[in-house]
Amino acid sequence: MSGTTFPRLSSKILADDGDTLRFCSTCAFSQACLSEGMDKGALMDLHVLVEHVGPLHGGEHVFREGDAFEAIAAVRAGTVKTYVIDRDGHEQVLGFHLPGEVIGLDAIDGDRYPCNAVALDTVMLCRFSFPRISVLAARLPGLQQHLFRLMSRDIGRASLLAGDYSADQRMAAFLIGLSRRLAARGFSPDRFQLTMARTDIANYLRLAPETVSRVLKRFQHDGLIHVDRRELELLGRKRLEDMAASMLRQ
Amino acid sequence: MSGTTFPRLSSKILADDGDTLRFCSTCAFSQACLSEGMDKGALMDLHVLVEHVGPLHGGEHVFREGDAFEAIAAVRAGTVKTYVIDRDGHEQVLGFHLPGEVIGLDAIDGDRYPCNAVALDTVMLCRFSFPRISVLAARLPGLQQHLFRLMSRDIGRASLLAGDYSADQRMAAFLIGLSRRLAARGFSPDRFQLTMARTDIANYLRLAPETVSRVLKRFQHDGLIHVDRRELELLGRKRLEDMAASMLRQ
DNA sequence: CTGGGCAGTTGACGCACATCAAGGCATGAC
DNA sequence: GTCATGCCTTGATGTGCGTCAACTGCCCAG
Repeated sequence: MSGTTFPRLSSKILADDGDTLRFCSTCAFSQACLSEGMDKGALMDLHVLVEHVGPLHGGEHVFREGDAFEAIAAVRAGTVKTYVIDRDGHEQVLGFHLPGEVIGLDAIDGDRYPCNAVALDTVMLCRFSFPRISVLAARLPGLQQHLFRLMSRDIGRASLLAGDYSADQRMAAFLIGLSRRLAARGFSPDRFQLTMARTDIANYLRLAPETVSRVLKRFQHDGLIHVDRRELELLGRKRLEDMAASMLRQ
Repeated sequence: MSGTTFPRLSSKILADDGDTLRFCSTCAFSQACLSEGMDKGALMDLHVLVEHVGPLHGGEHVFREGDAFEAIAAVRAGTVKTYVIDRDGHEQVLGFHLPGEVIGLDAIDGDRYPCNAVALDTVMLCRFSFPRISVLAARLPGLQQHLFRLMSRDIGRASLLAGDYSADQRMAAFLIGLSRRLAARGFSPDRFQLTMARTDIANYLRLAPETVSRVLKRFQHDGLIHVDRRELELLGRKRLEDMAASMLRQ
């Protein structure tokens, strides 16, 4: 998955191929716009406000906490990690963002980014000026609705991690969640790379790195997965899903 | 605080008092609209789509998980608890919503409410048809922006609870958080009622009820608070804020 | 090849908090 | 009043996972 681009969709920029217009088809936004039957004028507007960024290499920041907020961004390729540093200097990982997912939505309230975003591998982005996309959203009901839905989804997602779940449940939910998100974007659901370090996973799941290590080892021993370094294969999807069920809600 | 209404603002419905129009002034929306210099026509539109609900009494539900989503709601008086029941039958409290706060934003993505909302005491609400408020938001940039901000804020808030904090930090953050939110709405920041049961607090903070009891007792012993039944007084705000600092971020 | 450095692993140990069990004290029915 | 009920508190005990410390193995420089 490292640095690969979106597998199923082409990524022409504002190309007219007969009946339908395509616009940066790897971005989540474009899909909403297309389904809305956007006219050429509107597409030109969207073209003006988008900015393709990258490639960013592992360790490079997309934005940092405190930076002035003026754009949200859709990940086109690679993985972006968002995190904060608390006043004791401890890092807290907020999330991992895969191709097709949007970062920066938590910055709209307040004029600065509330967290850091860093590339874990080679990352490509689409940046959308937020003031401009707001104006456009007022003209395009489908786009407005899409933005509302994106944000609504993130509200729910954040609560999931907050529950008091066991280390096993957390790890299972993490793996199944990754798998589903990758599958939704055309990657293999059963074999994928962990683009993040063990410490990042641990930090995200609020576990110690040692615990992550031990749980993965036990999962492998029980035939649920096969791990080698950062290569991961899901062998017992059903059992993992059962374990994760109460955390993933449904 | 039980069942009391918003203290500082009147709650006239669409009354013209000279220069400025008032519309359901206890709702968060109206404040955005007023500051936007909304014209009378727009106010009439907003009037049409709002519905005043209540009083609901403690234990009555505003909505239940799985109900068809068609409206968000602003709390006007009382406290609303949102929660889910996981597949093991365990309740998980997602939040407590005070006057001026909006519930239902997590339901926009998907056409059903993803959680339950129940009144903890006597509750008054303003319901806003979401399809209609979306249409209106397209005409009123200030309203659209306000909705974006409300949702953005909730995204950030949910991540706070997810950190791995001690029972003391959690409790301190809970008390300081409550105090600030009440203060922002004109209630006393140093003396207020805990409208929720200990088990609800425990559940929200992912602690056992016994732990909540013990922490509160110790806080009282250390002169940080005074608790009697559900009456609470903050005595050592500074020290509590220090304790909560890394959790409240800033 | 050799060595340094970092990510990951493994084991021994301790602690913060959950769990279990019992008891206190309001409130409301009658 | 008496009793029941639900909420809360208190104490005794257990345990999941964090912490500490040491080790392993991969990777890259030279």
